[in-house]
Amino acid sequence: MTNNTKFHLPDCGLTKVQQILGGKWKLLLLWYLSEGPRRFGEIRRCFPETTEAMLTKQLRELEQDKLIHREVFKVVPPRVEYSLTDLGLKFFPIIQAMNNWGEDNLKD
Amino acid sequence: MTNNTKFHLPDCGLTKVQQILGGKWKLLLLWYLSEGPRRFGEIRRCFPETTEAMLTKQLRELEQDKLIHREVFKVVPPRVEYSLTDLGLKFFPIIQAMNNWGEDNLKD
DNA sequence: ATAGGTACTATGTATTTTGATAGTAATGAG
DNA sequence: CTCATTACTATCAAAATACATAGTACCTAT
Repeated sequence: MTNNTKFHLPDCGLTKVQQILGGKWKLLLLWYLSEGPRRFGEIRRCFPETTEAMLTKQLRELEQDKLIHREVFKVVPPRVEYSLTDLGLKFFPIIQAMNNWGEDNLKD
Repeated sequence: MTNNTKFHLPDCGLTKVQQILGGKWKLLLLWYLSEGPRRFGEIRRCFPETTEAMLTKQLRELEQDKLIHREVFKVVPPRVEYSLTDLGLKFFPIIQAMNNWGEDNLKD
């Protein structure tokens, strides 16, 4: 039997990915932002199924984890833009692959 | 602006993938089973951080979603083997990619 | 007759995650 | 002075998820 302990270790890559991207809206947000920078209001209008509070929370967590960048323009009314970082961009192919797998195989 | 409504649709591939693989142990279980068929007891011993009840639940859900196969041998004491289906195998590269991305980029 | 191994199953509880609702700050327009 | 706009922030309730614990069924070996 091969060494199985490498699986399920609490600090393995897969577990970390789950922790960072586990939120209900995070993959969707990353996917959306892959189209380019977006203002908070645009994001909100694109995700009417959830609340501002939830979006703010998830966006801030993604920012903390360095997957997205948050830029504040000092104007009134305020303007805040979110965009993918290089790290976020690197994850994008995986999101695409997940979506494709889902589209191809979960028709029911 | 491009058409954004394709994102976040409740039946898009990405959302379905999240629903099916969202459980805390599912990705880890799939990854573990990619090494080959495993008996319930082996799985349990490999995941001591959680309970039998939780593992049973997640394995059954994966079975329902056709990602794994459950084979019961009519012997005493009972022997039940779990293994990846073709569909599960097709998802495996994505799991690998996630783990690699995590290992490479989440060193902290 | 009893104990042991394997794979569950049932039930209640705790924890985490998400949602609903209302309120804040800054400033310029009228 | 009041209103509108934008991007939050705070609080509490609801729902989903996970955990702890105990019990079951089956046959076999002693």
